[in-house]
Amino acid sequence: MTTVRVRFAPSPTGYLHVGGLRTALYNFLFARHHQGVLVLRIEDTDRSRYVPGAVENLIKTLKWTGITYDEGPDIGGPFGPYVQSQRIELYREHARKLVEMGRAYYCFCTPERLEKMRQEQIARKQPPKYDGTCRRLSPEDVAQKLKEGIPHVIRLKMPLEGETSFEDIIRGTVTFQNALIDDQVLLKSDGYPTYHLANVVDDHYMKITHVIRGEEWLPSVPKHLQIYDAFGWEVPKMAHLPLLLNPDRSKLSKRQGDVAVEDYMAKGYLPEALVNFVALLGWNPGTEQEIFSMDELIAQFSLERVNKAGAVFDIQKLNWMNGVYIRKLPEDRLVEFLTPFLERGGYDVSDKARTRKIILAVYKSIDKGEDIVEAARIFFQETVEIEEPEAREFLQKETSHTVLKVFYEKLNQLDKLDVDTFKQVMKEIQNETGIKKQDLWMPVRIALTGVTHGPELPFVIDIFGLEKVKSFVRQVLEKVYQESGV
RNA sequence: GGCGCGUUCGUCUAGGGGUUUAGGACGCCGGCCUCUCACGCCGGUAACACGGGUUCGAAUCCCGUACGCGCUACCA
Repeated sequence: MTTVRVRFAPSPTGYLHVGGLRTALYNFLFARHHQGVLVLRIEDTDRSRYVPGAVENLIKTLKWTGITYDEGPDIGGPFGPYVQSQRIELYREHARKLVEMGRAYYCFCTPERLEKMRQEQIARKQPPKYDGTCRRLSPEDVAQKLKEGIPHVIRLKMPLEGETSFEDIIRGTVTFQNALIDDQVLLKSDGYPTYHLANVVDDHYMKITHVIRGEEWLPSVPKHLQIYDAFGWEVPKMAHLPLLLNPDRSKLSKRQGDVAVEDYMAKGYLPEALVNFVALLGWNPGTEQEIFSMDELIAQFSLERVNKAGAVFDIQKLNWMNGVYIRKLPEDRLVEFLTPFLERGGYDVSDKARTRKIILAVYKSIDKGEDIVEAARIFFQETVEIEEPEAREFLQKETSHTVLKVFYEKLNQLDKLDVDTFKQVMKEIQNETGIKKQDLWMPVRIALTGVTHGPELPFVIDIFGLEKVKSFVRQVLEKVYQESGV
């Protein structure tokens, strides 16, 4: 049995699209599942789209996701180079061979003429398609024009009749009428190949056994098949993945949310969670398991279980899943992961022990890293502003005033305030005043945080420390109850 | 417009002729836990696009319609 060889072949647009992430992931899972090889190939044949640093960024992002490859531009391999712009001569040579074999032809039509032709066809409600002018050129004419140095491209000579069928692993038999397929440009006038030529040539020389890519490529397969046939190359198995969709079911795009993996990284999604979530967009093992490690995905993945229909990228489920992963993090990694978000939120994190306590106090309430800025806000306030209506209302209760008054008196008799002491104090207040439960605890919570919700009070007390607690309670007594000199 | 692909709860999906009162997850709603929120736990809500066939029987097979998406570039 031959080794499975698959490839992830993105064009370097500057960032990794989540749809690309899923394509990369499925290729990766398939390769690892079969002890095969994953190749990273950069498809940069469109010079007008060149983005500096895009490849480096792509590699960095891929690394972050945990998707590793065996051959690629940065690590080399036996079938390199792995950047298409470095393989130009190979494509030119093959384009010329196709012409010699009569499977392709030179075309001297100008972009202007083609555009005009297309507009007219659309106006006449005809399918836009190259009209074959240059296909009918005599060899003498071609030789003449070539000699004159007229700019030209090389076009694929599609059969005018018959049909092309192929087996897609995910969709079964797919059939196209040859006559409806355009004479695709294979080699552009700048000498660079189009995707259709480059991908076939590279897949062949890189010994790719399975082409796993997005559904948008399905209609161009017959063109590729022509090239394989012309050279007598073995055709790899094909699997066309369903698209990732916006909530309105259009193709996933910017404008309706984040599409770059880097965006999710920046917002504090964990790579394990993003990978887990994306893996389930279009695939599932048929069990009721939802949380998968990469190893579990590798063990269970199969192309046969990939769905045919597009999947909406549901940020709510991603949020939930990311929260699950955050809550599973070991303490040290949790602190390591969340501290930068606190820092970015403008908080002082220089006291490591305190930062750790804050993180442990709030981590259960967040879904993603950036959420901690809001969740931890109460720990970085210098004064209490009680703006929440429920909180103001609660402080109006007679019992609230009593609790805070007694609490403050007791605080003044202490020289330290730890969790146990705090609990002891609360117990005493309950015994002395008969106030308990919410009426007992909530005034303290509001006095310290300004709101009616938040982490467990003992955590808050411990992180604040005696002086801050005293100060905040005094502020409330003064401001809310107009007590002076308390 | 043409071609292709698709269509099970709002979303991700299980199911592939009788096992289904169509299962799970997210979300939402309710309850428990609890000083509160969150976590956790328990429960509830909610779907086979439509119309014809085939069959004793169809969410499952076939055909049609509708709708959605993709492609229709010297972009990938």
